Amino acid sequence: MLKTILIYGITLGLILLILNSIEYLFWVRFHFIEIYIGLVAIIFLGLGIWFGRKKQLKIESNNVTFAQPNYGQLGISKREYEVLKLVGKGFSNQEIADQLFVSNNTIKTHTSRLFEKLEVKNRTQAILKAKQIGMEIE
Amino acid sequence: MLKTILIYGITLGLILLILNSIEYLFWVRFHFIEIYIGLVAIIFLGLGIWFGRKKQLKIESNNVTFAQPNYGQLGISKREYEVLKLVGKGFSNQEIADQLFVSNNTIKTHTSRLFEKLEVKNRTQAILKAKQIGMEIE
DNA sequence: CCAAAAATCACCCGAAAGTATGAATGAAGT
DNA sequence: ACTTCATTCATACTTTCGGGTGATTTTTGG
Repeated sequence: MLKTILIYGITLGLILLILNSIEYLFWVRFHFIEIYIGLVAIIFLGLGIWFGRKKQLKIESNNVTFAQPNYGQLGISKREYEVLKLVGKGFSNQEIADQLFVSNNTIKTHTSRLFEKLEVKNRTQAILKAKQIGMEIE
Repeated sequence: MLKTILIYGITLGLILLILNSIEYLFWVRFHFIEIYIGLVAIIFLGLGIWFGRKKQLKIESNNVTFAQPNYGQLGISKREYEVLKLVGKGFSNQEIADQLFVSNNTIKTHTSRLFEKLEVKNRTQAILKAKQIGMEIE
């Protein structure tokens, strides 16, 4: 980390050095301008790091919080509930299909409807949501 | 680190390019310093945000002491444990990659190693196994 | 400093998951 | 009889997941 900061500082110095030598600032008479620009760069760099970290923390603390719907009003059928319990045990769609003696496509239909009713996007979220709202899936 | 320096170099080139292209606008000469400082500020602010967010988790994970009982015995690293916790929250690989500021492929590598060490086949089983052995993944 | 471990990323490939749409069947209820 | 709904299945399609391999970079520990 220290090495990274050093490289950062060296890079900053190189920028000023190159700018100076290439004479993009040839008409700048006063030397304090460069120092001023360097300070601006450092300050905004620090601001960026601070801002980036703060934003990162927001993302981290943004846990998956589902709304609290009524378990009975979700309209999950018996068959869908069976499938959900097997999904919650870590079985694949094909394994569930074999256990329930139906086709793979049927299980996919059930899981799709489950995801709709549970308002989730995939099976892992479905498990979490089901447990969260108090369903006994295992 | 080499890539970081390269990015700095590219950024520097872009600065010069932009400055060069706008220098021929005569009106710029009167406010050149202000614009130049503004560009430096914006670019370094962006660099800081990018840098801060990328290094955020590394810094934290170096200071955090993990007290979980079973995760060390299985040879699960800190980063893998981080990924596991996010997997346990139902995030997809891409979502995890975005939050940890790494690529999708990196997350896939982590999850693959996790599945090996947990002796499971997929992410759903990984969550169940992790909870079963007493890991605090959420 | 050097070796080992950890972390990162890429590419390919096949399997699995998920979406969208449509449809046939049968049970249940009014 | 008619409607509704659950269950079943299909086809086609896109996305995601996971395995395998190899590589570089970074960190860590002696």
